Amino acid sequence: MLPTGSKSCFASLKLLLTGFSAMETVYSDMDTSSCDYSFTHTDDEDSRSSLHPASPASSCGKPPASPAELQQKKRRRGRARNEATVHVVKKNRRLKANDRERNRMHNLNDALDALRSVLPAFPDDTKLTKIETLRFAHNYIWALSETIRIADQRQNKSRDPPLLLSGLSCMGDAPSPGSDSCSWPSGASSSSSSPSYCNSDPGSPAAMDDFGYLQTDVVYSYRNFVPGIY
DNA sequence: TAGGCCATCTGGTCCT
DNA sequence: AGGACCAGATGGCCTA
Repeated sequence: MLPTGSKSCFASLKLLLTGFSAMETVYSDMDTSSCDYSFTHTDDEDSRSSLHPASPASSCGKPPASPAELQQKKRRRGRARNEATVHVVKKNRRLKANDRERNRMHNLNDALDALRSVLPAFPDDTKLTKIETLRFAHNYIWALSETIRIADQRQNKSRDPPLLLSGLSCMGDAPSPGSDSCSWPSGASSSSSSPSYCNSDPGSPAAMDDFGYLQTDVVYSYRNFVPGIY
């Protein structure tokens, strides 16, 4: 008995986990085609100087420079031009990298939005922050898998025990905002794994008998999957 | 006004 | 060499 949308939730996660590379490829292709690198640097000064060299012969009646001096001046001009070119190339690379980084973060945000869209929406339309979205998704998936596990257990038993969702034990004692760890039942006896972002692994969540949450709570109490909210 | 969240830039590191 | 990824820095915006 899976809440509707779980399929798309998995799909979204798959997108989150695997879709990046494909998307990035597309975006990176777009990058290079849409980038506006407005570098206006030309070697004007250099070319000007080469067009109008301060020819000693034409000025002030100074003695004409020796070939060695001319060679040295030429080398100096070449070095300056080289440094300018290197600077421009570096700046160009940096801007391209910035653009890629921006796109990368946009892709990440798009994926987070996609993830938000398949998570149960909050009645008050509060947009989850990034960290909340990830934690919510993590707990939500974990609770859904618990639901499946419990449903399987239930099928295996001849008698129908009350349908419980042990995973929702996180509901009552959600950590405070900013807390990196979630409170999980200790001394639990089930075999499922807990959300891995929890710093302290709670071991396994409690068996369904230990907690009194109905399975429908998975659907209707989803807000409690977000540690730190409410 | 302080604190949280976010976008962006940036330099470093790793990988292909 | 170039791209992806990452983490730190910075500044803007919003809210209690």
